[in-house]
Amino acid sequence: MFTHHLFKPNSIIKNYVINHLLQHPQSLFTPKRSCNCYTQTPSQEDTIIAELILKNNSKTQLVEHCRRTQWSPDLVDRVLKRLWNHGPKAIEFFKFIDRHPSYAHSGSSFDHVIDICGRLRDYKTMWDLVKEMCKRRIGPTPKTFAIVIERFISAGKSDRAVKTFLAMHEYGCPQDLCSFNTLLDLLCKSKRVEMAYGFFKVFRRRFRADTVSYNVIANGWCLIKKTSKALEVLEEMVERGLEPTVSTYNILLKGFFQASQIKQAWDFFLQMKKRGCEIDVVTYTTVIHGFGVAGEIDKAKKIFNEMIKQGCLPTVPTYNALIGVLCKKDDVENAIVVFEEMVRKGYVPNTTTYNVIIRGLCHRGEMDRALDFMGRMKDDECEPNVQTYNIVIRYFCDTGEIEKALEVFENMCNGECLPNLDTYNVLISAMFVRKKADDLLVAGRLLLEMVERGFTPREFTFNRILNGLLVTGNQGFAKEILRVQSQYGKLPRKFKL
DNA sequence: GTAGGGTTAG
Repeated sequence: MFTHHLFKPNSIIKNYVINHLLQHPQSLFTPKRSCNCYTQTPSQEDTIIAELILKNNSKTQLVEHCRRTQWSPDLVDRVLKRLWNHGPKAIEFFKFIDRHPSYAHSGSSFDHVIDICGRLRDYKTMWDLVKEMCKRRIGPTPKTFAIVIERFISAGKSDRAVKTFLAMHEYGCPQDLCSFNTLLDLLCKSKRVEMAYGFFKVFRRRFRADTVSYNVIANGWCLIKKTSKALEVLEEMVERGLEPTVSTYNILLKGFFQASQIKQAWDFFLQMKKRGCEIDVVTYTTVIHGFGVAGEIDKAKKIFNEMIKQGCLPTVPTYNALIGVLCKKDDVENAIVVFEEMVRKGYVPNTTTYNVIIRGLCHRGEMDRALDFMGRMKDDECEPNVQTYNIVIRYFCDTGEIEKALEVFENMCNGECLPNLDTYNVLISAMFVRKKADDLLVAGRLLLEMVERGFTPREFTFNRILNGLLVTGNQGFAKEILRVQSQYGKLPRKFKL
């Protein structure tokens, strides 16, 4: 059956937690209204600057404004965040401020821009910035390397990621257990588990692999649904004298659910309880979500009630799990009941909570109510994010209400949220369904806009739009797109406007 | 940003 020595009753920890909860029920779990007073007060200077940067026509105004601005690392970081989905402009802004006579960039701003360069696959600029950090003696830090490595991995260049890790010390940043674990985690999260495990086996002695290292690898195997491999790794961990933690158990538990091994998941959960392992709010949330996804709503609800009875208060993610599965496998109306209940209890729904509800409503075709919830988000100081907009835009497109999708897109651009690659892909595809010449013009404009913002449209998208424009007699515009495409082909990652 | 629990369509 289950690996027996994985289960060592951890009664000391368990008793400590229970006692703590009984003595200070408020301290750990009482949801608090978030206080925005200190994050918001230094005016919305970042918004103003980001707007000036995005409006091409007011260059002199921008320069003038920047000269008068009292720059701080925090302000620069916030502006960079606002320009997240407008990579080229963000880099330009960073370089512009770098010439400021009395302001010097912080390591954190460097990290942001390095991340953006990595996303744009402009590796030359990325490494130049890393070297510049060396020169200025503000880095690079382990965090900088985590960023670089993650960008290589997500671009499918795992080998370069590993090489980067091995070269860290040449930049004055020695590898340690933390950075080792980070690399393993990044490889695992991108499903390169075999590679991570191979690397782990070679270096585990040198870096003195710890519980975290083993958990990371086990989680990797779970992500690709190989729970038996995960169990093997954990056996090995125990043999080496490392104690499993509550995270270890939670990783396996989630792994069983993800691999649709519902029976094993349930048995494992029972064993955890029986053997006195620590059961925390993450454990309960995992079980609620797991059963819900498997369509066992009643069981999910039962566990939710059980955790409360056990004195383990749900957190916002717990509610998100329950609300999410109610939307998907039960009824949005029931999900909304739970939503209202959580609000009544004083929890503050976060963006995910709203997105889950909004998706549920869209799925049922209740677009008006979905938009109501979006309005409610704003009232709740919980601004809709790209995903929120993408959900609504996608559903408007799917139901053929292209005008409304475009209207939402406009609102998004006028607000403080920039579209991402998904937004453009969804909208551009929608421009082909009505077979209208005007729609193709919009598609063309969207294409140019996304290129300008540093996103990479697929060859297919280019060709589709070109064909469309030629068929509808827009030779002129087609030529313009063709010009962009050819420049784009020659200068893949650094297309300049 | 050293591990585990909420959003991705069919």
